[in-house]
Amino acid sequence: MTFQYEYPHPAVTTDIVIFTIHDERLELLLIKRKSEPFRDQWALPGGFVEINEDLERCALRELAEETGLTGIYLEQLYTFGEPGRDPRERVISVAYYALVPPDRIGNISAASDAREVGWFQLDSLPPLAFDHKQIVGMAHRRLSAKLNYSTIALQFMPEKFTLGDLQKVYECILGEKLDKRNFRKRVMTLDCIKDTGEYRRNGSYRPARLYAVKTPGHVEFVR
Amino acid sequence: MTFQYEYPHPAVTTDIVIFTIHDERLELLLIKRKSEPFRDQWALPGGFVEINEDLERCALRELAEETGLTGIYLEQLYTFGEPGRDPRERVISVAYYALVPPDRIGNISAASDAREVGWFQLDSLPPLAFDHKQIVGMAHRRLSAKLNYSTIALQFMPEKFTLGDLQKVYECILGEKLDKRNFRKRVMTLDCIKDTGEYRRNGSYRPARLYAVKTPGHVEFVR
DNA sequence: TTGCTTTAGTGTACTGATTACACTAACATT
DNA sequence: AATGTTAGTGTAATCAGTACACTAAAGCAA
Repeated sequence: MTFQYEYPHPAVTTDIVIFTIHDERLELLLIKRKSEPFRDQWALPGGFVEINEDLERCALRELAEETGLTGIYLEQLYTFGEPGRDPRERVISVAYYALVPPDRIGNISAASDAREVGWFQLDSLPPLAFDHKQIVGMAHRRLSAKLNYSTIALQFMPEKFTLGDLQKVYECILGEKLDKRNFRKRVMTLDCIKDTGEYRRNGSYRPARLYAVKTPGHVEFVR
Repeated sequence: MTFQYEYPHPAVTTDIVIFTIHDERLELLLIKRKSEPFRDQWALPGGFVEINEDLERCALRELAEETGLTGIYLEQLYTFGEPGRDPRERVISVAYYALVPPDRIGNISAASDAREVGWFQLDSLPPLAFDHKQIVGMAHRRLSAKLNYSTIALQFMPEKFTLGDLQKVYECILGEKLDKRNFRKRVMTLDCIKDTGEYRRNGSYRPARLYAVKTPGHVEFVR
């Protein structure tokens, strides 16, 4: 079966940049491509938009199919459409990004279009297919910028976490150490996490209070 | 001649939201559609992406063809792709926006695809074709947000302008009065406009210094 | 049981930025 | 010369952000 048009039509795909934090490093979810072009190379999860499928729904479907991740809150990043960015045909890609807490990264598994799935430290990525390096770069800049005027970092947090955990998340995205007292003061005035009353014992030292996000999945703007 | 594909392909368009300031009001450039669907309704300028044409180039071309505006610095806004947003076929639209100084709004003229071109006050728009009302809403929110952390408002300014002019631009986008002294202090510390040494006489009152943008077309981020 | 180690948790003084606020200057017109 | 209108200027008060150092709590070892 073929589909005919009076004028040439580009193909449209979505690509998804999934960040997480692991071992105090910012990491990225990649898949190894099963088919040409760029067969056996690492790439962002993503794929072709179906003809009656919403863009974000497409991104969620591809993410689930290729990596097993579901129920992620995606944000649109940018649309990449330079002719020639895909050697097959004209492909316009709507890129999305999301942050997932580290307690969800165990669930991933290669499926369908992907030969393999893996997390990579952002500062030591393998060569990427298509213009995906550029997409990742833009996603990282957007993420860093958003840290300063939103509560986006809370999306990285598991159900319960300590203030120390949260501070490390900020530090490894921004790439610099923060002052503990100032950090805590600022977080508390945002009023978006709550004390669970529980503590976490880590080895043989003073236990830390456990906090939880007040409205999970919600990005709020500050200032 | 027809074009065949193994899978159905959506059509891709660009839509362009052009803002200007006129009579201390934020205005928007619209065209009256010459053809179906939404024939004779007002809509954003825009049109189909050619198969070997970059997205931004497409937006610039459509803008020039439909309104005569050229040499505008566009910024990508968002990509709208909900199935059903165009009654003809699946159409995904990459929206751009830009700000033009009021001394350029005389140059516009209906052409090719457009029956008529006009500027409309943002708070009294006619009914718009497609989902263009939604696109305009997002563009306005983006513009307001950017005022606070960039020098984007300078793009509205003509070659020479007074500090009073600039303040009125801020006031009509933000929808509130600003303190004159604080406004001037802040603008001057941004160091992005220069004194031309000239003055503008307006009627019979004290003449105002004329300033010019230091690096026209450049959006800088502040803070 | 005491002391050691390590992480958790807390307050204050200083600095810079933002806000509120009112008068004088310059010009044209009468 | 007086009037009307817009242009242009400074300071004090408040708020936000930064720098900075000690005490608390737990497990473990002696």
